Amino acid sequence: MAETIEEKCLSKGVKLTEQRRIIAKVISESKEAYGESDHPDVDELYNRVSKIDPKISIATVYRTVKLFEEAGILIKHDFKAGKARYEINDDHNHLIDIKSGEIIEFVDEEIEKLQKKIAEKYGYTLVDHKLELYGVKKKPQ
Amino acid sequence: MAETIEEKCLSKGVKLTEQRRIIAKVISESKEAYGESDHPDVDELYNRVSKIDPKISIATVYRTVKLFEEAGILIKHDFKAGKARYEINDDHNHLIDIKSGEIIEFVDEEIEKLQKKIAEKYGYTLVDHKLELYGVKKKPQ
DNA sequence: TTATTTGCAAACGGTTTGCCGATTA
DNA sequence: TAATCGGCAAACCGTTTGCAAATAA
Repeated sequence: MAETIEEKCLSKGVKLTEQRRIIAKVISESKEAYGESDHPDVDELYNRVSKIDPKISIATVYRTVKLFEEAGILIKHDFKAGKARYEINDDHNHLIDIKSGEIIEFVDEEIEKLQKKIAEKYGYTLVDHKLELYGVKKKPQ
Repeated sequence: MAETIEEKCLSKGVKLTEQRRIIAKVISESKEAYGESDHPDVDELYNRVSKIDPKISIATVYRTVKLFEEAGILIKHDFKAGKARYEINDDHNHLIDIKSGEIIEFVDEEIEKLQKKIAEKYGYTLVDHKLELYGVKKKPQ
């Protein structure tokens, strides 16, 4: 990872508090600690944060996560509406197993280029994109 | 349009009622009646439905729209979380103007193929996909 | 010090649901 | 007729917010 969330906060002028540091830490560590396809929702984030400091309220988690999003540090996903998930903004796509819910991250140069081309075609400059593929695992043959 | 929503209901075994017919009609007509980028949310659907039959409740709109979605007739979008939007399931993508909120629909063979290929690469069969491009209009030069 | 942040609990808003009378196939 | 559906109002649940105390710069 290029820069920690804390460093990004500094460069974006986001004030750091003890709570925000803890929340940032939990988000940064979420993948390593919980496996490859770990995309915790706010409630789960709150659970993990609570183990470090049980006095942090869920309102603070919501506020912090929204703050980080507005600073461009995190991106918000609504894979299935009703529960938002946040992760570090590093611009990959998702392949979601509709049976198990497993989430695979991928990047693809070619698709990236194609998207830019399509936006151009309609007279737009691409500023963001969201690509989610939904699939079922093929039987090994 | 190949098949009306009513026809799709018949072929999928979805029972038709007066209310469902009205809701289907409103959805089918949403584009022609309200301009190219008309993606009404449930509340707006309810408003339009009410003009035809004011006794239909919003609960029925929610139930119907979910029913149609489960039958594969409609797809649900959460362009911005908090308010779902439904439209006829005809497998296009969206280019969203982040300034004006305008929504442009497009299909692209190449990107379609590429998506399938990526799913395959990870051992999956693609069953669905969601692609949203966010852009700003380029100045005419 | 002074603006900002946090915790709490209450409010909010979109969506779902239990009940029961009405309607469909 | 038997099964399903619709209207109403209450419940639900993720998220936001007002307030007063606590904290960062």
